[in-house]
Amino acid sequence: MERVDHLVKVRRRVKRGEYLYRAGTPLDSLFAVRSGFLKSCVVHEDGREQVTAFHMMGEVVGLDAISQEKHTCDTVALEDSEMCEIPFGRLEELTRDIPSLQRHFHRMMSREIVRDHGVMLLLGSMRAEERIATFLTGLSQRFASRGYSAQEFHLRMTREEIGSYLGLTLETVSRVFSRFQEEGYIEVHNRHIRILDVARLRSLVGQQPRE
Amino acid sequence: MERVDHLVKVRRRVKRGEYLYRAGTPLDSLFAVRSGFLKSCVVHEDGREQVTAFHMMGEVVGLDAISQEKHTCDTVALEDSEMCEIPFGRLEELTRDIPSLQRHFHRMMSREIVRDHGVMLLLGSMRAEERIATFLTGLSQRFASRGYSAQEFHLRMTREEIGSYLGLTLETVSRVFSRFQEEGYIEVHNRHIRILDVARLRSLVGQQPRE
DNA sequence: CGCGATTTTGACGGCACTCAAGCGCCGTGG
DNA sequence: CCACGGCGCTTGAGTGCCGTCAAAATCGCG
Repeated sequence: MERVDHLVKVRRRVKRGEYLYRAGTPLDSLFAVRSGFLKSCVVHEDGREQVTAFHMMGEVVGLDAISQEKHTCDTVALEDSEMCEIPFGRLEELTRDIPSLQRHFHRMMSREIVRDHGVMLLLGSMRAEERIATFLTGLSQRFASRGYSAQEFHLRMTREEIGSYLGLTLETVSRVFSRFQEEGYIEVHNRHIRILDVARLRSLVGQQPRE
Repeated sequence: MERVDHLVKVRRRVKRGEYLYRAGTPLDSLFAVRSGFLKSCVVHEDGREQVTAFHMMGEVVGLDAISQEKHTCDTVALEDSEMCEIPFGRLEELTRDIPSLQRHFHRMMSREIVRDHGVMLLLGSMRAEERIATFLTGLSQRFASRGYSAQEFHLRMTREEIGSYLGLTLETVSRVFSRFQEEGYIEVHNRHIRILDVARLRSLVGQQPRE
């Protein structure tokens, strides 16, 4: 454990709007989010961007870079954030000596795959309202499991970034937010969200399958 | 290497239509495709299915199961297939002793993540024609890199399965195939595909961004 | 306080979904 | 060998969800 502590002792601060790393740069380290909020997005050659994930405290970013030893997406801070740098070479060595760390690392990569499959399901088969209901309840849970309120939170990302993540336009995101508010599911004040009726929000998911 | 050979010596045959494993069953082994063709799909609680991947020779399936030590998707043979069974516990042990194997294993998981991000980009930002052009050129490359023809191949999956993978209905898949045929990009006879103009097929991707 | 960025809202249109009918291929059994 | 049935595929007509374009409103930052 002492060795693990030593491994992650280097901190790195990233201000809002700054890149933690860019696609194409070589992989030196993974990063664990210590505080703050970030997004990752893949960029297609024609310039299209797709947000693949939002990251918060406790999550590790950069796993996609292992395959080619270079990053395949941009990761940007959406608010001032603090990261633990984890030199990847050293991590691989350590996992050889510490089976529990190895386990943990493998599970982390696998969890990322499972998460991505969930997003694929969302993008491939849900309507706009379902996507957004899923997004909001998911965020709510993630905040809750970190000790923050599940009912009330602040969105760190723009409507456009939400739209990109969910495969929708920013206008559609905005409209669905308004509709949810009219229905009394949530209260929206700019980026401040209050969830009034989680149960009905959850029940939206799976209501109107698209195919 | 001898120990690795020993690790994967058990073979398992799966006939067309049979499950290699089902979501919820405990993870015992990963499987490498030795021959044949399979699909994996996640199932939402409301019954919706989403094909997350098609697998062919040389690819390893089951990586999603590591996170919870149980499978999170169904994997089904689309034609009679032969698998190498890789007991996961033994694999983890071996990777501790053989750094090159460890490397290889980590890259494999990471590659899966990168692949999934590509699918998310496809599902989140491409129109139907682009998705299908991407799908066809991707399949073509995968066949080519295995020594088969890049121009001519047999689809092992139904239009519905293609549609599920691409977030489209089977009718849309069928219509786009017909349109591509009219345009002279491809020739379609049921599941037999011949690619006539890869260049123009590729150039379709990125033409009409959706957002 | 003023400007740009972000968000909301409206009007409109099109792409892809839905529903439906018909066809073709293939395996099965007489 | 052929008739039959079922599944998969194609094609058409119509519709609706969501994208596009546009403008106004609001926020937040300097």
